Amino acid sequence: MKVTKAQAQENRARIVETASTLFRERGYDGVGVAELMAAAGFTHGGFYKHFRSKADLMAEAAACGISQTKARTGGVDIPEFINRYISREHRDARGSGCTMAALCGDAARQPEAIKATFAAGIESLLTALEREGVTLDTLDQRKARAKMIDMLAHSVGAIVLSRACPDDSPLADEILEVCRSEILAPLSTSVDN
Amino acid sequence: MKVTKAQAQENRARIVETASTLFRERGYDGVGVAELMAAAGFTHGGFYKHFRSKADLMAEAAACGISQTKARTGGVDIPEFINRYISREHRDARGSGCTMAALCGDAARQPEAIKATFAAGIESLLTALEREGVTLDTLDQRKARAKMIDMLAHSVGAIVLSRACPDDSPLADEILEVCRSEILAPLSTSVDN
DNA sequence: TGTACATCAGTGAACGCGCGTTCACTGATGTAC
DNA sequence: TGTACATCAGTGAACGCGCGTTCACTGATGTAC
Repeated sequence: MKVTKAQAQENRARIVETASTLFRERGYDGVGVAELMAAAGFTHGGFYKHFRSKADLMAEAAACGISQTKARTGGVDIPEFINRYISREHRDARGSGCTMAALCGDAARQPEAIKATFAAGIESLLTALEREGVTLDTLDQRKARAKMIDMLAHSVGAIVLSRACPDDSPLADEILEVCRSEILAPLSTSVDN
Repeated sequence: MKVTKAQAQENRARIVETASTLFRERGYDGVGVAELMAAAGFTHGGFYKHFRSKADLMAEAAACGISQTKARTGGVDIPEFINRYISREHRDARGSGCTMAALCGDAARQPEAIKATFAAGIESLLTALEREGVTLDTLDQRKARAKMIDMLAHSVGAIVLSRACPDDSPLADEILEVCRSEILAPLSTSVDN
């Protein structure tokens, strides 16, 4: 059952996207190659016609996921970004949410190639955020970058810590609410600084 | 080869501590029961004389790890806490570092019992931090709690994001430096607020 | 205090299972003539 | 344009391996008399 070259490319892309979602939901170790291929609509044997190993796919899926987050960030101002990012909706939607928040713990234990993909993804997301950051507060480029790195770490921390709490725990919500308002507070009064 | 009751208790504690370290280093899925028992100086068969399952141990190891972090926080003021927490030393010493930073990504996918342990650990760490937070800034109890939740999420985010970057990556260091100084800056000028 | 017996922490072989990966095979697609 | 052949995406059985867990066994400890 050979398939059109274009079809094969499409199938490959579907595998990467499916993997990106499943990895975010259950972690790199939580999804097997067979399950992943089945979710994409294939049998497991064909996997190695597209990827040299599961680790290779992990790197591609990470790049795919982070670029999704970046795409969704385009043209969104900082307060809006925070409101969307630090929300219960985002916390509860791991599969469609931010790859960094979902997988940075896993990434830390993966080969350097995957960590490099993460670093590149963070850099590219920062570029998008800096653009907004500069206009926000009449900051120069360097300060804007620092603020955006800080804000990203802060936001990731809020989601990650909230997710480690039981689903219905008051603390899980409290973490989100507190962090959201602490980050937003200085922004709305930024004219004073 | 039965063993004294006291000895058995001691052995059990050693298994929990060993597990706590190994899980932080390699994640819950990254360490098997057999390897873990070997690291503690035993064969794997005896594991189930102490724990009902690996998941049970995971919960105990998390509690043990977080209480270690809490113990180390006692009597440390906030700037000192930040300086120690958001450091390359901490980032590179996963096994002896903060359990929340090392495992909250994993915890998010674990059964509620383990998440409950995390939530309880976070609460108890917050209690310790609030005590410092109140004195820091003439804050009332409620504001101190909010500040400490925010600071903890912020700090965890910094470590977690930094660890997702390649070991020698400039970005990994930049994240730590930026977050450290952004968190410390308002503290040193807090008399003005 | 001394003896006989029950307990149970620790051992190491064995269990079924799912994992990542390999492989011979299929058959439609792509290519050479 | 039509025909013959090579390619290779996708299939599904099979591989070795390490996992969490179970189990019969050991022998020092703890207990009952």
